[in-house]
Amino acid sequence: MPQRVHVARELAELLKLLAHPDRIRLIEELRLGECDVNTLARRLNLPPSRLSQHLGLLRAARLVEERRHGRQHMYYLVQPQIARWIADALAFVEVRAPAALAGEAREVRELWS
Amino acid sequence: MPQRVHVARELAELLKLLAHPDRIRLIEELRLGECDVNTLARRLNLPPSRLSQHLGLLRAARLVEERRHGRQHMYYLVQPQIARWIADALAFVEVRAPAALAGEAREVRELWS
DNA sequence: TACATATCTGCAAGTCTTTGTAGATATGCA
DNA sequence: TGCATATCTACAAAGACTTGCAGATATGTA
Repeated sequence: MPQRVHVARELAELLKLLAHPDRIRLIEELRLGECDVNTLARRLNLPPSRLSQHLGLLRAARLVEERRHGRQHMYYLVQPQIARWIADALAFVEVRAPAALAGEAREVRELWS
Repeated sequence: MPQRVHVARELAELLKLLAHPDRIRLIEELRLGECDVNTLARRLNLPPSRLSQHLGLLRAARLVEERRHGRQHMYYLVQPQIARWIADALAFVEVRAPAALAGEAREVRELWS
């Protein structure tokens, strides 16, 4: 029972880290391989400093790691399967969502699979 | 691309809702079937009013539903598979965690599977 | 009806998160 | 070295989340 409390706390921390729209898109963007910060910022349409802050959080939690390539920092998922696991949650979103969103979710699920 | 933003927002909301240690234990407690608020409070060792607040959030998001039985409110998971999906995230916790926690995680994974 | 039990809601205080801005650091090249 | 590019960090304001507490509601029973 106490270990359930402890493990639930760890799980909650992981989920909290993932529970941000930018970070979800970021992880799905990295699902196919590494990418540098500026390119990510352009693709996700976010200011680079903001992206850097998100990356800092994910890095601190060891969800992503960094590799230097010249002056670029290439980021990649330590556990690429996490992208799939997140996309799997679309099943639960689709159920609750109005039909319009459910359609979008299906499209995105294909993009993210 | 815009639907990705929209869907990522929905996903983030779902994850945020799940990203609380009490709510995670609550959902895992419900994985085998319905239960009333007081019993849940006793099992999770939480004040009933706090549990009720958590249940209110999950109810608003339609993750749980309620059935009246006398003066008790029986709660159950609308999509019981979500409990399994959360437990699957233990794989990602185990990797990052020190060995001690990894052991706990494995035990809990058995309890929650 | 009056009471006890079971659960819910509203509110306020404390805490944590997000985000823009400004400036710091690090790298490669002229 | 000096400059441009790429990224990071610090900080403060705004906002969101958590939690205890007090009181509200609803149900069954005497």
